[in-house]
Amino acid sequence: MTTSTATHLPDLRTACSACNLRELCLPVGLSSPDLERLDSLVAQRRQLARGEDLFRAGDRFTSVYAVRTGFFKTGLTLEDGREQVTGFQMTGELLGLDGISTDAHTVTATALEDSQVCIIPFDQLEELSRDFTELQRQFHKIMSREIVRDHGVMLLLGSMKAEERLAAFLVNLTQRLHSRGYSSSEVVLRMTREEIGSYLGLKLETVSRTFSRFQDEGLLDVKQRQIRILDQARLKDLVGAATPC
Amino acid sequence: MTTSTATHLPDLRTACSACNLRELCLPVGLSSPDLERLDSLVAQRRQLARGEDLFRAGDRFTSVYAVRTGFFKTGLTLEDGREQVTGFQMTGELLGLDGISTDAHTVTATALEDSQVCIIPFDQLEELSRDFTELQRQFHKIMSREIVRDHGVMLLLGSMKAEERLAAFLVNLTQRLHSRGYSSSEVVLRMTREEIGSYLGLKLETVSRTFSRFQDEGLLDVKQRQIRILDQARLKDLVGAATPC
DNA sequence: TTTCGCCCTTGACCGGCGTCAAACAAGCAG
DNA sequence: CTGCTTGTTTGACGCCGGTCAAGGGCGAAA
Repeated sequence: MTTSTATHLPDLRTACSACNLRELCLPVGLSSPDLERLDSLVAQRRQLARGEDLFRAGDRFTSVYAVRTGFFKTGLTLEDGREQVTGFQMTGELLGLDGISTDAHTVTATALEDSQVCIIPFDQLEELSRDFTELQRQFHKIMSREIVRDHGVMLLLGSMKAEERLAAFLVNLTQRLHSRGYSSSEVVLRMTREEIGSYLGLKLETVSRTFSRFQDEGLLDVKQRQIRILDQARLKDLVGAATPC
Repeated sequence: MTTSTATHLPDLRTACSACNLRELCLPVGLSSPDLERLDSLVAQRRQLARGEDLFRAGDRFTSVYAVRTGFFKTGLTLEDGREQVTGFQMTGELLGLDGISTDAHTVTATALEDSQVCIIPFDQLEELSRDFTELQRQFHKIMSREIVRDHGVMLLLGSMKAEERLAAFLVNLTQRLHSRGYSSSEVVLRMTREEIGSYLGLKLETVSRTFSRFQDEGLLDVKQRQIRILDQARLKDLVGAATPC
């Protein structure tokens, strides 16, 4: 969630083998000789300013993207103007997997802060994963993980109520931040109440009210987008009943 | 949606190359020499009685499954007993992709009628797809399609109201049946109102009431699980506004 | 055939969340 | 500093869909 300090030049790149995200990103589990083969794949970066789209629904699909720095949302706009946010992506997470199915992106990916992504040309990824078992396996796991994540969201939208949804959202967010070395009790939200609401199937007023209620109950300290979690245990309890067994 | 008439014996099998589902299933787009290589992969079948589980959440993942005949639901049960249905699968569709990510299934797949599946051992699928570009590409498309489908469900759950959800559900169901050669105006539902509700994020009473309202308005003819669509255009209009643009 | 159990329908009531509206906070341009 | 824009908070009110309850249909089993 830091602001990118990277350059625009594609040749001033850090190789996967030297990237500090390699434990979170596509290279997970690859041994170092293999890692160097990955380096040839990720030959380009792209810098995005806050608010800029990485790709839009309908764009031709050519590459998947790994978030190097920054924060993204994906979502789609309906004919009548409604927006549905399908996910928030942070450092080390992959964007664009939805495009494989029809060679066209089905969602729009927007940077919520100044960000940088690694561009991974998809046919090269497929080629490399053909004679590189570990990479193939890892890529399949990442796609599968996305499917499992989506099921989690379906669960959230289908059978949780407002408080549970927001609690689940916060717990998920802080867990992901924690595994990236950030505090798990302090978050600066990169998205608006409306975007949170769209993701959670709630209106922005409901999100705001629920934040306020959590604050009144001593669960959180909310100052605009500065969230401090005061009672992690009770927050997790709120989600608890809605956990798969 | 026909009842299976197949045998229990695994060696009385139809090869992919001779299967009438090859235009819907994993073999899509494969040329005939390639198709024969697939035959070696799909060496086993499994017959399931109505109500039987193909796999359960927590089971070790070894294979994906192609529905040959019958109809399935996938879903998970929460600690407090609530159930969330994540999808309904029919002929030619793949089951089990969620298991790749952690080598364990995360949902339970249950046959809603007597069914038969082709068992596709996953490491063999990965191996074959390594020196078989078309299969690799096709498999990736199938996984990606599942992600896109899930986004559609998120859209449905996140920003549609009861009538729109049920209409979207019916339109989707009949489209898939139509592409399999069945009537697109006549459906026999294989699932209960409760299962539909769980999938759509509604209570069974709401599903029932909405069916009745559609009937009153002349959209449908509903006799228990026998659904006849009387006004396809108006049904699609109900979903219309909630279509991505 | 009768009975049992499951599923579906329908009604009455109510509560959580959406809607509408107003005021406030924060960031930014001029 | 001033005024604008965008995002957030809070209140009042209403409705959609959840909850509780009763009754009916249909298939399976005896």
